[in-house]
Amino acid sequence: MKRNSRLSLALHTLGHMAADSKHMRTSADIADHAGTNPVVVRRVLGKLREAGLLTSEKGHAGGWRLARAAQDITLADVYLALDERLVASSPNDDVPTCVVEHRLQNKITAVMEEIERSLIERLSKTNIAEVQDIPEPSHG
Amino acid sequence: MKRNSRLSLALHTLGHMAADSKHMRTSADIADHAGTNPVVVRRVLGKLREAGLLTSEKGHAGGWRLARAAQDITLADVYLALDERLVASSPNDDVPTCVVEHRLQNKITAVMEEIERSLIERLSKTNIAEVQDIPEPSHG
DNA sequence: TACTAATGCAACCACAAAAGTTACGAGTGC
DNA sequence: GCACTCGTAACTTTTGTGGTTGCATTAGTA
Repeated sequence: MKRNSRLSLALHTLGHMAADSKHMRTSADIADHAGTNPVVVRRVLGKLREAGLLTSEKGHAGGWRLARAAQDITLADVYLALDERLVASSPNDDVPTCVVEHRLQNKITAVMEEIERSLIERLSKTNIAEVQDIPEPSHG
Repeated sequence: MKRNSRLSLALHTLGHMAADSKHMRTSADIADHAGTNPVVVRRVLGKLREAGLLTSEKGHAGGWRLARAAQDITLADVYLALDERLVASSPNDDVPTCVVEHRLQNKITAVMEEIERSLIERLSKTNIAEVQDIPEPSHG
């Protein structure tokens, strides 16, 4: 599997849910569709639940559902929910030896944070309903 | 160390070089500054050389130098040189079982590619000279 | 109550990616 | 020839992550 399979799994699941938002899905069903394991699905979807994007219910008729309208869930919400930050600022965590290094590190951190802000801003312009653009309601 | 230590190492090194672009640096010096290993430095900087951002010279007075002006090296150049793609489109490489899945996968791929394009565009707006804004030429 | 089906979670294993390390060949200047 | 540097291959160690198993908990249903 690829590096950001979690993001991919999240988007696929949310895309499916957006297509039929009333339907309650179990982690086993989702795992089947994604070709993975129910526990892995619960791990990833658990993050989305913590972020308020999904709700889950235990018990006999339990499963997963969107916590709000698909139009109100943006890619930025998903990205932040998974808290996989694009930017890791410092190569070594110890304090830099020289002043130049110290200032350079601050500058690089500032620049990368700016980059990440603009990435998030771009992500916030696309929502889950746009990811899913299927006209037919029928599933296969 | 963090996940994207390569990007971080590249930016720190380029930042230093931009501050004093005539100075030839050895991988040992750079490794000392970065708190890592000369071979690791050569690995990462080798990618930047392949992309035409740096030049290296063997032998007694050898080392590394910027291949062109710091103003002409953007963060996009560095990002692309390291070819660590932000986006991995499909969670499983096999063909989707249902039509909905197939269309969803295509859509997600398209959206993520658009996101990456806009990220690269943003990165191309910042160059190495901007990363390094130290007025003093003295080193510590 | 008993049974079944679902999440929640912890503990592990397996695999892959990456850093770190060692070693050596090849070029370059003294 | 010697010292110094990059280039690269091979290996080890570390780390991240998916996968797996097991079990407690919750909820519906007979």
